[in-house]
Amino acid sequence: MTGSEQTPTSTRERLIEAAVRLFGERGIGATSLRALTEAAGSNIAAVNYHFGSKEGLLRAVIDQTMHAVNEERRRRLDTLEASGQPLTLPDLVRAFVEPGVGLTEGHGHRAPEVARFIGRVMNEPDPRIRQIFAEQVDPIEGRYLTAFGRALPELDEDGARFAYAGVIGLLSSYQSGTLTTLHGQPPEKADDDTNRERLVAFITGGLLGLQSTP
Amino acid sequence: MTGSEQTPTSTRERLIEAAVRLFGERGIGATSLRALTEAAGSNIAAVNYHFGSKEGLLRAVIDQTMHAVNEERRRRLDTLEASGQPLTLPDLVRAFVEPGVGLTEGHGHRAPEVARFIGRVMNEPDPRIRQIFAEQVDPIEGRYLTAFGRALPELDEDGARFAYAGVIGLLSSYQSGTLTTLHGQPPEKADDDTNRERLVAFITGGLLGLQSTP
DNA sequence: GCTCGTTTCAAACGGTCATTTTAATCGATT
DNA sequence: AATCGATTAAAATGACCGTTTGAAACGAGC
Repeated sequence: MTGSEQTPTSTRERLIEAAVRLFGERGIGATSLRALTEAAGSNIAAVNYHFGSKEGLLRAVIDQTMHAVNEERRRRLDTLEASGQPLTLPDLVRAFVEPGVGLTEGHGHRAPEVARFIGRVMNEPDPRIRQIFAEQVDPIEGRYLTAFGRALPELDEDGARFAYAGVIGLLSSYQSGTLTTLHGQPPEKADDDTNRERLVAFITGGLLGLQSTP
Repeated sequence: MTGSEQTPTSTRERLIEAAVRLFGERGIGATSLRALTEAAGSNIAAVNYHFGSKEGLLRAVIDQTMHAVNEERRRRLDTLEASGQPLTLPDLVRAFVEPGVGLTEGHGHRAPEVARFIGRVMNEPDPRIRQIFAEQVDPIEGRYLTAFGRALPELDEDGARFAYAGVIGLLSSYQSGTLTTLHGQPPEKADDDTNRERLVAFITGGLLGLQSTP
């Protein structure tokens, strides 16, 4: 309905954009609404007007960013399962990892910011934030958990959970930039494609290694 | 000099103990000095008196906890290199991972708390905290980075950095409890030994996978 | 031109933060 | 017993937090 205007960007949109960027850069707790609304060229009260609270804003941002990822993950898993062939591990890893890393849908040049934001949310300590994230991801997560368990038949249920958590931990480290910017400067070298292949290779290898010595 | 008294615990020690526990539980930024000093049965001003500031306290806690880890990592790497035999990947992974996970030195029954604290610090967003941690870890980190590079000869320098960062990311996720408490309740099953073996297997497999498809 | 719902804004509120100040307490030394 | 440095404690300071308030600005419909 809203039409595809040329970056007129309503206040609401600008708030979400700024939240993605600043939450990803500084962390959620360390980003004040004052800094956020100033970056959005808006007023503090706008957050409460449009989202009710800081948590409401965070929820909206997570909803908006994770929706595309969830949809793409669901689509890919559907495709893999519909093919009839037995699920290969690299394909499954790609189906889960690439939507998070790429985020080709929706966000264009801001895709790296969005990826970093999600990475930050994924390994957030605060249990309330973890809860919000979990609610958004829950349904598709269950499907992948069982898919990983099926692709790694030698693992018991607990092992499969460990495997899945390992995938998430590695993915979140990668997306939050910790992996590619070892605590000095940024890496400069290695383009995104190379790093994505490295990530997939690392995760796939890890899962295989986990299965062979349970 | 201070002798080995029976848990009389000076204020300074109690502050550090409480910091390890609360920083690990809630995250550093989310832990107020008021809550911390109350948990330590002390006064807010004691932090400033003994450590100068909250950052001074954090620095002292990181120093104290990481010192044993660094020493153990250095010792293990020395032993491996002195053996003359070519460095095997699982041994190298164990030499790096187990001191962080186990923390057998010094801290007794509080070892899990310390491990979680370190895990939290390792994937902390705040660049200032990352800097403090980096200073403490830098020297031994360099040795392991080159050791990993040597144990994975097919990787170029950039690939080795990615590998090392992957090890750190996975280890930090594991130690902070994210890996073993998938966002529902704690896992209940699987004792620590099992999980440690899983972690080593996952990391080793990931490194091998990374090497075979660079 | 006026009204009315929507949206923005400046200002203020109550609360908590880290830090500082000032005074009290303790323990050893003389 | 008095003294003095080391330590603890209570209270104040100034800054910043998320949230709320009440009024101004805006735009569409009559």
